[in-house]
Amino acid sequence: MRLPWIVRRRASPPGGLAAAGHWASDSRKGRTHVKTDDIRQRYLDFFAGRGHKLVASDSLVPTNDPTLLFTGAGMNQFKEEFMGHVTDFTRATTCQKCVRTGDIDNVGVTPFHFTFFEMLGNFSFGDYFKRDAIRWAWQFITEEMKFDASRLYVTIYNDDDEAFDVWTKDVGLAADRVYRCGEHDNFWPADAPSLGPNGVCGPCSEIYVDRKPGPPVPPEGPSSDNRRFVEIWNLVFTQFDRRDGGKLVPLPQKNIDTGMGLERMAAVMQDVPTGYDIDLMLPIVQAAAKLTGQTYTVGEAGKVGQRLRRIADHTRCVAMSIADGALPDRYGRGYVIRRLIRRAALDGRHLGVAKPFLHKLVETVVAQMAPTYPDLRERVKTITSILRGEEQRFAEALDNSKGIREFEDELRRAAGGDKRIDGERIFYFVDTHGLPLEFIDDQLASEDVTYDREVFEKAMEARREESRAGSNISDETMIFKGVALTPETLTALRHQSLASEFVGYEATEAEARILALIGPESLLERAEAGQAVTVLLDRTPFYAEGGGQVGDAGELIGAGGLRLRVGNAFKDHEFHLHAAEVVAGTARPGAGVTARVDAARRMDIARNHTATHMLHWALRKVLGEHVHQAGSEVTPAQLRFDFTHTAAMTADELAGVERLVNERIFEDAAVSSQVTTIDEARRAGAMALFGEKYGNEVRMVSVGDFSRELCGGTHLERSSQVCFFKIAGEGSVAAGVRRITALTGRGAAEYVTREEDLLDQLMARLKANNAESAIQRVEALQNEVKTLKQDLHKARSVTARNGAADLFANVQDAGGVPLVAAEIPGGDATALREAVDLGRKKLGSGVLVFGCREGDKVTLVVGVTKDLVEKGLKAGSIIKDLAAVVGGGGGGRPDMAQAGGKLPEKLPDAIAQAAEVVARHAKA
RNA sequence: GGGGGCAUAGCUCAGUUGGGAGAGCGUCUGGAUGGCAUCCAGAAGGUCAGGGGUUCAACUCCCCUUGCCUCCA
Repeated sequence: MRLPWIVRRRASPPGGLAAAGHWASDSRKGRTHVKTDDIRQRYLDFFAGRGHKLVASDSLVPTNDPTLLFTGAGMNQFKEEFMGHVTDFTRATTCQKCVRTGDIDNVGVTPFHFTFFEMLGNFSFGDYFKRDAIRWAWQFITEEMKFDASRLYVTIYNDDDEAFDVWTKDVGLAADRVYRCGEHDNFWPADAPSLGPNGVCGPCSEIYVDRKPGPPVPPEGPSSDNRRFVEIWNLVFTQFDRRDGGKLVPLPQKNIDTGMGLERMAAVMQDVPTGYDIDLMLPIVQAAAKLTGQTYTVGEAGKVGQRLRRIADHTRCVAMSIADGALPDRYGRGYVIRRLIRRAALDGRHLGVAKPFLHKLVETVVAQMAPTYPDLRERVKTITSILRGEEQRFAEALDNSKGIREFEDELRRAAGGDKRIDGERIFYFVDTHGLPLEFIDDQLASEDVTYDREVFEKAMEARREESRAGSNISDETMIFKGVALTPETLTALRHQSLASEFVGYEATEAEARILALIGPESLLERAEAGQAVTVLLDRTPFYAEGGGQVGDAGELIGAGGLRLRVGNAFKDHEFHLHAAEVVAGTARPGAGVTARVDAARRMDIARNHTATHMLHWALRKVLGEHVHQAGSEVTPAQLRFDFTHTAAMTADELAGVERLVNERIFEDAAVSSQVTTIDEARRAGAMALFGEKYGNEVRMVSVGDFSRELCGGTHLERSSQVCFFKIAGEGSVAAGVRRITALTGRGAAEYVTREEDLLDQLMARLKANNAESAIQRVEALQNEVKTLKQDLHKARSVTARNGAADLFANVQDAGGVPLVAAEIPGGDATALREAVDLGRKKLGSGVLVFGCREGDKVTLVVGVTKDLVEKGLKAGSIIKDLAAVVGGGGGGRPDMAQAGGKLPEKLPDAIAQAAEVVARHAKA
């Protein structure tokens, strides 16, 4: 989905900030000192004063939308409202943290590209429309901000006369300041009428600031010169539903979605050349300059300025993202974070800093951002240590990895030769070893070596194509989660304004009524035995999958023998649904049922969930306060807990955690839940998942007086009900994240029994009475095996040498070549080789053929002295013929070959034939 | 989610059409030597990540698992 406030994709001019001269020296006078923080506050106040609900910024990590890597627009958190689902407000205003990496190459180069930025927005869901949206935007800029109206221009969509009228009549803007633009620039999503996609869309109107007033405005309008004009506000009027063929059908509910870029507005208000020179950003850029030994002057146009701005932007983005729970990783959003860190680190290298330094910027970033996002302060340590670790790893990759060594070899080769490296080879370094292309280019340039860029790009594109194709494969495991609601069924359900009440905290059984039966395509009037169906109830004790806890299973029993088996409960949009199968009878909407959760299963889940909270507490106690939850899965069978920690846990730490949890279980602490406000929960010291989005009311689950977490899951009543806690595994899931899997109750008991059984079997085989003596037995056995091996080896060498020594007296003549051929009883491959070595010395010149039997196998070794090898006699050829006799094959080097066979009784024959075979090969 | 790669001595790593498991550093022993990675000689140290397969023979080839690195979506 294209989002509003699309940053223009126009190529930036070389040198980027050509306008810097305007600000560089003289014209700072008349600059208004409005702080960025004030702009933010006054914006929110302005719209709150006009009936907008003030909503906090959503997390950068989208909680409810797995299709999005990061939150990239203020609208994202209002998808439900946007789709027409009624909530308790129809107007909202936010300052949204956003991350966008689509135009990452422009960051630092152009004045206003950021990977992280803040977007101020006001929204209307079926409430006010164009007139108020436009008037308020204008009022805010000209009256609230007191910005010079003569420097403002606006654009509208071609035939949006309604907007034109508002601008000219209501606002009173001169008609020649309103420019009509095409669907590419002034429609959302861009080009939607002609190219699609189908769905909600609408025209938009943008407000531009003329940063260098004077010359006439180009006839195409302000959007044609993005150096002179800055787009500061985009007003999107979603009023159509696009259908096939580009037909635009008016929507019954029209929405307003606006976005004002905070950094842009601040730059305009503070009259500075770039978004990096505003009061909020400049300290970060300057800190970056200081750490890299550079100086930064406002608007700095050169390469150094670009790098410093990029370092500042990327570091800020990374810090904010980590604070919201995204961690550097090899996949998904973690990969985006990693890439940002590496790009910034590379910039640092170019400025002469090879050591990790980005983490030293964190404090400055936090100092700037914490007044608005106070949670940051608690995370400074975590962010710093994660960032430092990641920088460290990158530095190692560039300084001493296998990839870099291979690359340097290749570079040396090319530098001393044809000055070229294969494009595929370059791709290999990037793809497999992660060497940054920019880094490679630099290295090559310094040695004057080139490569075929087209070949490289082709390989890269092919890989991209593969990835895209691979990632769209549908997930079969979704089936049992129930039928996802189609737009049609969703609309139908909403039309009836159906809702269900969750009563599962208090009970596992409830009398309920079937509100709707949902099939794959539409709502159903009935469902027969054997049919899978998704059920909506008016009230339900079934916990819906969420917060890492799996959904409940159970059954629905109705009159007339009606029985449905519920496999899972889940949420889709605002609906609490049950994935079920009719076992007997016929289900119909309106039918009364007894909804019964599988209580034993629910209990197992509760054990694991309560234990998860206790584990979290214990980990922080043992490892430190930097431990934060990074993911969790609670099923009846086990619990899985991911948390931030940089090193593998030691056996002692694991044992300590396990002991702490069990001690609390034995204490029989009370578990309670309490509905409260988020502020009160915080005051009580509750652990909240960072970035998790909560409404005003939150549920706080306490275990004794030690663990408090915001949690919607189902829990035990007393800690002792966990019965027993056992860690079953510890490992890593990503850099800086560890995962513990653990068991409780019967699972833990079964685990221990199983382990004990294994130990018993081990002890039985070792004839040991207890584990300690088993260990001693193993050690003794290992020593014994080692000694025996050595003795055997010695004995065999002696046998071989003695046996062979006798035989060296018996040198045959094989077509003029001296030959010793014999079986060495009790020998093995190593002994035979040693005999060959000995024979070579004794004979000086000749061929040696030795064989031995080991069980039902035969081993043959043939040695040829150097002088005969030079005459063309090959041990490998000789042994092939001999191996055939004993039913095997073999080969080896010209001077030494080895073969095996499966016919021990034929060994004497092979030895007997040796003379003939050698003679034949000697002739040839 | 789709690819590429790595795993060999305590550490860093080599091992090239499948056929004797190696080097440097470290450790230990013996000897020489006083000036800050001293020299010489010798030794110990390995389930070549784990499991399965192909083969007379697998560190080497194939498959699976685990851990780590990496590119892309």
